[in-house]
Amino acid sequence: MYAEIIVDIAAEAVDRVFTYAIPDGMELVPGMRVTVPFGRMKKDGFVIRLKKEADYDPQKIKPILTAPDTYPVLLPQLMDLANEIREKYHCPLCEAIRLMLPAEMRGNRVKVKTEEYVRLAIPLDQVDEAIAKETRSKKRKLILTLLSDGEMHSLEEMRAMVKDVRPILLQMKEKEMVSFVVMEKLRSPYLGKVDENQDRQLTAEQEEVLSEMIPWLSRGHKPFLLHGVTGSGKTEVYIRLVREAVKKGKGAIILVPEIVLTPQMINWFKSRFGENMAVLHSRLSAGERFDEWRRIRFGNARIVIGARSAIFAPVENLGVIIVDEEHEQSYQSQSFPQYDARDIAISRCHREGAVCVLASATPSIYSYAMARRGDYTLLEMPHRILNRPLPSVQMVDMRQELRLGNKSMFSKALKEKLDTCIATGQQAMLFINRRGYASSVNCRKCGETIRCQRCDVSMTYHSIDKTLRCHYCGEIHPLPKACPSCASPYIKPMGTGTQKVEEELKKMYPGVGIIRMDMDTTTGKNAHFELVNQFRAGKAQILLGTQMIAKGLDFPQVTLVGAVMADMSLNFPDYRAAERTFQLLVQVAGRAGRGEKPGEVVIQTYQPDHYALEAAVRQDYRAFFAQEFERRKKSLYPPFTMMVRFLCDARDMDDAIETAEKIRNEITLRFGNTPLWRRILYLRADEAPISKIQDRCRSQVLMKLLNHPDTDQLIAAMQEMAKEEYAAHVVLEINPASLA
DNA sequence: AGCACGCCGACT
DNA sequence: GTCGGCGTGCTC
Repeated sequence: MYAEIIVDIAAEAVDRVFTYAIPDGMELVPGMRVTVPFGRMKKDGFVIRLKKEADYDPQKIKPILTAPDTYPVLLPQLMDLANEIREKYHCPLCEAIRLMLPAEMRGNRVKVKTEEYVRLAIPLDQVDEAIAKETRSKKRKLILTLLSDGEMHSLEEMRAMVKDVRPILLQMKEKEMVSFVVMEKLRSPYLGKVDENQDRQLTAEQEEVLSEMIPWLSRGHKPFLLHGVTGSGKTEVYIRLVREAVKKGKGAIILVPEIVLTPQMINWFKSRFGENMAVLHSRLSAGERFDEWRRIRFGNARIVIGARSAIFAPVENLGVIIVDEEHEQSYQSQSFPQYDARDIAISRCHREGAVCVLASATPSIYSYAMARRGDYTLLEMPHRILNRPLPSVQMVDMRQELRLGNKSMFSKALKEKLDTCIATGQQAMLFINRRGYASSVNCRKCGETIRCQRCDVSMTYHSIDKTLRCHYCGEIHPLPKACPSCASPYIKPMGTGTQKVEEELKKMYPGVGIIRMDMDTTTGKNAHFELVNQFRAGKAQILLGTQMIAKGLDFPQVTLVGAVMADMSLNFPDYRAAERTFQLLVQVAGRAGRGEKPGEVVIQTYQPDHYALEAAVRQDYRAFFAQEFERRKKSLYPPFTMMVRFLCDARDMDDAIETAEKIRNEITLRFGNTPLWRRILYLRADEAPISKIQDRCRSQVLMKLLNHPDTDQLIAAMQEMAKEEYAAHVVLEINPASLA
């Protein structure tokens, strides 16, 4: 017998199966891991197929060395999915397979923790007799009594009851009274206590969307897009849907953006599904992740909640995949292969006959467009639970404030509402989408902005230690006394960041508890959770922070939310700037009024007429979608086209530019006279918007490609081009998350 | 990925 | 005349 093996080397040259002989007595099935001799190396590989005849010179065929596991690590469905990923993202198959296995599983570094168990070796009906006969040793008597239930007991457990139990047990083993069993011990995170969570009474809307989805759990359906406003009770819908799946003997995957994967969220699910649930996210230790993976693989946990890569969890007989906050950027992988977990979710559900639910209060333009076109089924929950109103939102024109002589960062309206909120003992959240103290430091004489030496960005002032920091390369140096270009002493921090707002608040409300949450205050492993818990426990009245406070958090005591600089993300050089701003503001506003008291929101802006802000104030998703959709159509942006770019970086800008131009010329040359040329709607080589990061000069070839079946040929050809040797380092990005 | 084979410049 | 540069190609 022979086996076709994919060798675990991520290179195109070996991205095909190799035939190996299966040694006598080795039991193999497709999906199993093996070690094989490869050249003069010893490598891991994966069994793709078994076959009777070899189509390769039998003289040269080598035998498989070992099969380290007793089970296939890859489910057949996931092997198919890996093949699809290889095609779609043009990566070697083993690279796709790697996505599906915990890192610990590769390179034989599998460190399985074991635990010893003991059980009776004598027949159960003779145990009473044996206990009665055991008069010489109290300890032996106790041990027999403990084991008389016929179950296995861990040595750990025995040790707690009987001192120095191990030697005694060894004696008993000699006499064949007990036997030892060594079992894998699974390290499980979050074994601490879980709060009791009661099921809530469902609203009519929740009942309605559930009744649309539940019938399809055992046969699959096109994807559902669940558009539910903030506070409409999406989480409760997830829980009920998953429970229905479990009732039908099915498994479930719930994808959540990393930042939302708080203990609170895990608690909600753990308290409903207990040991049947596994959690996968980046903060787990290697061992924990491996153990969670195995609990899933062996069917001990049929429900998985996790971040992006949990989409590859080895859940068998899948009933449903839920993608929470589906508009989040974090579902797109930034490393190769650059897969999108939403696409994988849809494909996996289609393949395995499961229901796919994409859910958000602010769906991505892409998904909503798909739903309108009928490719997804749109389900809506336009009201909050318990008939709670959406928060009332007020927009403040900060230009007007300035005209009225208010130079502070807080408008009169926001200040007054904050005063009331503090005075009445309630909680407020303030959102500023920039960390640090000031976004730049400018010279008032020559007008220069202090820039990072290694990056093409202005440096941010941090008041904590009076330093200038570059948020791209991490460079830190002290605030200079004079302007570096004209030596004038009149340099001034400009713009507003979280630290400045914090300072201002401390002056305004001395003695009031304020928590600042941004990248600088959440460096420790649990800092994020601790700050959240402190605020929930009422240890502070104001929580201020960057986007990380905008999402998924549920603080019933918050009645006021302020967006201090709502248009900050609006002027980014990215076609999604409006979409991101709208999403962020609606999500932030949604943090208000989640408890019994209604919420108020103040949005401060210098661009009150912008459609993204107008729609955010009304929390009118459809109005925003309609305008944004038209704009994208007119300007040929996704979802009407694909944005594709070669990103080139080199020490010298000349090399970077030369490379970009060479690539652009090559594209013109190769496709100029072919039918594919019509798929390229825009083609331009120039400097990247951020022309230097960490001393690497950046250029780009930016393209808009028409969505068309044969565009894939273009992309495949470009993938090849990106692998060529150039004066600069080159990567090809398809619809990149950032166009910086 | 690793490693051998192979064809052209400066040295014992 | 040999030693060694790393370009090309193979690994079941």
